[in-house]
Amino acid sequence: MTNQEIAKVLFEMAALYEMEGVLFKPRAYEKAALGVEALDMEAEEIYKKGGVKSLEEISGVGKGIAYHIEALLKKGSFAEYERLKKKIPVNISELTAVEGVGPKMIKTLWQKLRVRNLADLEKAARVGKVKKLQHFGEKSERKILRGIEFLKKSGGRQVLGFLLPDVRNLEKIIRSFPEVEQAIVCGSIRRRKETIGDIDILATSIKPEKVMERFLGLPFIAHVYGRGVTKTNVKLKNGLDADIRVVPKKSYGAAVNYFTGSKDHNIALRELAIKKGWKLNEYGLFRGKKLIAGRDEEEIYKALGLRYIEPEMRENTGEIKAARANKLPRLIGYGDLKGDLQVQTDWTDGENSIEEMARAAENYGLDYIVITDHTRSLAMTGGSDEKKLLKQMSEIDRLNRSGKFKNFKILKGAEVNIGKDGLLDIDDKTLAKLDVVGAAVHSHFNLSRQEQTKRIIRVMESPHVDIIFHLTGRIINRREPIDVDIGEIIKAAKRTGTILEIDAYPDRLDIKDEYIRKCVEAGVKMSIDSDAHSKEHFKMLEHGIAQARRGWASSSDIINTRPAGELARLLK
DNA sequence: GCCGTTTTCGGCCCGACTGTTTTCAGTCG
Repeated sequence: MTNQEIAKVLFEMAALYEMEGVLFKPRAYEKAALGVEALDMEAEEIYKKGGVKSLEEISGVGKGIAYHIEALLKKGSFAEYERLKKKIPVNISELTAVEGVGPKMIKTLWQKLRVRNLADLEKAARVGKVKKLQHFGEKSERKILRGIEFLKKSGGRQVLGFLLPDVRNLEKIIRSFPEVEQAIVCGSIRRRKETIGDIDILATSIKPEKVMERFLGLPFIAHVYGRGVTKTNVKLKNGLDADIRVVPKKSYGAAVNYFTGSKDHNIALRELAIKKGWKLNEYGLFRGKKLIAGRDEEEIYKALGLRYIEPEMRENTGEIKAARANKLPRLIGYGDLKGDLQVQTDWTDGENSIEEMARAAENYGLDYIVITDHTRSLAMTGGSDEKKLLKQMSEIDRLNRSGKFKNFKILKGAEVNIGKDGLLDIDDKTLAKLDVVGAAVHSHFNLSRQEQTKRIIRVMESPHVDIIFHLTGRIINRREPIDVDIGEIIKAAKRTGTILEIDAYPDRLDIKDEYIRKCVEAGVKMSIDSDAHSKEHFKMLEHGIAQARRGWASSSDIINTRPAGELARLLK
């Protein structure tokens, strides 16, 4: 059982206890689920090495849940889970995915209408059964239908950042097959799209049938759609489809190129080949029957008269023209960040102390972080008021002076909440004392475009606000972005010298690639921040860098590629 | 069910918002 699967059961337990009206356990299970999700290592591995005791080291996991995880690993279930599941046998994760639908609603829907899954819910809402239930009404029913519509639009695609550890593991396993020479995951995963619909795996081997045999023998395959000597198509137990394709070594580059896509990019490349009287397919670039290029991608691009194009840019949105004119940007590299400008701690809704976060960031390879806990109007997080912020500032001073950090600096900041009208909930005098002020929207998501734009521009005009954090507030597959006039926002950012953040958390990735490209063109600077709420989260920065690369950003566009000492010059 | 430089027992963030309600439950963060 993978960490994802364990976390899913624990989340379900939380919901089931919530339905039962049990106090406190729901939070405990949720915390444990988050702890498992954030692990660097598979829980199975931890258990194999150190037994139940070692599972208790996982954040949020104590004796009780450790034993449940053991049972999950050994038998795939545990008694209490079975007992609760029997009472309310519904697809919880599917139903809670609908915005506005929670455990209590699910229970009522099951008891009164026998709703088991999304399809049942949609049917009941469509025929007006939901609005007749007590405590439900016209508006709730419409909201449910809207939520379902939105879910469908996301098309069952899953957030890449959350799946990447599993995908890399699969890639590693295939590389370890003795008959496999090279193996790589291509498709939208290699292009680092926000969400993915399937996994495309490419391998080279002189014994493709042996590779297929081993692949089909893997334990996480749920269903085989079709199998052949060089191509096999399966459904994995995590719900994703996976394709594996085996080609000879001399075609590796061409095949990688073909399977990486995007489709539009490939078509444009093939058209270039045709113009030269050649042919491009997954086996290579051909003049007549003669293979001109194919072993690696670089030689194919070169033969076509192009500079090498990074996978993140292959969407046929101008990259081929730029490659021909030698005008491709030099993209920010995956190791280019020196700092992280949005980090939460246990002063509000983070899991770890300032010192723990700093140490984790240092170990990750950063030179500095900015502590940006929430402010008071986000009461649910225990948001800071002026007094608490001042106290936190002196704690940061103390840590910096303590000698515990040699070449690492902790900076003072806040994630200040933006009110409905664009006012902030911390006074200017206090904001002026912070090194970095970020501001973010956490409420009033449904204002008109005009109101939202005005509200945010007002914030950018503050001489204290350096960065707008996760501008649109969207959560992939769960919440729509707020409606803003991005052109106006970028103009205002340029005029006021405000930084726009690229939030790296996998289901935020906010702002999106399209906006990043507009910022690059307008000369508006950005930052890439983890939005870390635990010391495990700095690794999420990778996803923000991928996002920036898809937006054609260079190191010079991203302020936290600069050392801490230069920040002051780049901020207001 | 977890956790502990205020506790090994007794706490366990809490406010805004929405939609249903005549005073509140559910959801979200």
